[in-house]
Amino acid sequence: MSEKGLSSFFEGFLNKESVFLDKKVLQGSFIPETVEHRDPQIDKIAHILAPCLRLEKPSNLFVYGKTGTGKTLAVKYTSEKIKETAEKANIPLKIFYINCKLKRVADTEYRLIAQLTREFGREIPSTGLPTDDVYRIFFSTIDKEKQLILIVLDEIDQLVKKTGDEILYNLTRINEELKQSQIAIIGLSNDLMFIDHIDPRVKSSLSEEEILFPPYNAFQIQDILRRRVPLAFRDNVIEQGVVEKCAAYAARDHGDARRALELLRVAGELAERKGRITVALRDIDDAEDTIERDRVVEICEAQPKQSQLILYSILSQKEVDLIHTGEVYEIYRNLCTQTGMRPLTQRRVSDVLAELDMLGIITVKVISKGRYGRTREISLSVPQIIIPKIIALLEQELSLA
DNA sequence: GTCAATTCACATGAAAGAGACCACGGTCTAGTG
DNA sequence: CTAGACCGTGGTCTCTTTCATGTGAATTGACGA
Repeated sequence: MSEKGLSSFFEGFLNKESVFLDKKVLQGSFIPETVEHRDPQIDKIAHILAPCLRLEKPSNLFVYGKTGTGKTLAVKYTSEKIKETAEKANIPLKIFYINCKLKRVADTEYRLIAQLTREFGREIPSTGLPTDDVYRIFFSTIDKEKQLILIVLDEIDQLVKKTGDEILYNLTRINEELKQSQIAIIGLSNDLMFIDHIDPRVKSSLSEEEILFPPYNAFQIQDILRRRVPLAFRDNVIEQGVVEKCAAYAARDHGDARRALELLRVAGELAERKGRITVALRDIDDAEDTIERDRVVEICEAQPKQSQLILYSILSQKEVDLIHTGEVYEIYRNLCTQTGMRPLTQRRVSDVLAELDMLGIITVKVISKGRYGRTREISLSVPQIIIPKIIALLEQELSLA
């Protein structure tokens, strides 16, 4: 595009009416005025948290439900309201929301406590201090004045999976060390089985109260979308049936409202990019492809070189759709000698394969072939159409021929 | 034919090392009065 | 005398290796019918 062409493109872009009114409404972090179809849960959360307002420690709360079932939203919504009330009445109530999955922020015990302490305005170095010291600083910081602290730990299952459940034990016992302040914990988990796998002592104190968020059904998702469409899009932008289709797609896999909103947003972006002023049914299908492709590409790019090479080893065997650990390792070793990389041990490759499975790039099944041993049966779990793209990407990243 | 033992090819767990990053406290050094 | 440079020690964290143990069904081989 020539310089003139480019500037006229930008001008055209500026003058063209966007299909969006406010894209933020469709993003996960948006907290709407009202929360749909979650009244019983919000009610229960409110009842459990209400003692905060009298500076009494509320019960610890454990909230679980699949992704996109509104856990985070409901907890944030309720805690916002309670915070407003507390501020009006001048009650020293502090609420912190921490996502334990965030890499390099709160995914270890040290970082979690450090992050909490930072929320109170004390700078904590990202490394270098013993964990005990960080705890000590944390205690002295919060125990300076009388206050009630509510800590919301989102994706707490990820944290425990990574670092073990000691941290929860420590957290639930914090109150014994504190003289003035009190802490209550709200744990959110996507994993329904999570609570059954932790230490019983921790379990009893963490989940004094439990709330389950069931998946939304297609009609509920439709409602949620309809509520947000007028805020997010201009009038008459959304064609007939688009909302229904979005809802149906999202309900198909475990009623994920976040996914429905993302679909709608990406569909809007695609329509806009094609220069249309309405969002049509087929934009939803395109959006689904785009989201999946972007997700996979993003993950592949973010992988360390070794994982990329292992993934490439799997992809390069395109004629067979099932491949086993030993074969992958063979191919991988050969590729290593070709490229001059030092090969990882089979033990490590085994773990990398499990990680790639977790990321949803490949599907892995541990099977026993009787006399012929036990192995992982590996197949791809990304759509065929995007495989060439990934291969090209990996070849470029790894500078393979 | 039946049934327990064997065997394979890894899976899975635990521990520990390497290397990067960082804080802290003590010591040294150069500049200042 | 003091501020700043420098160094050693000890901490976290990620990625990885090493060593050890676990596992599930096809196969094998002994046994009895």
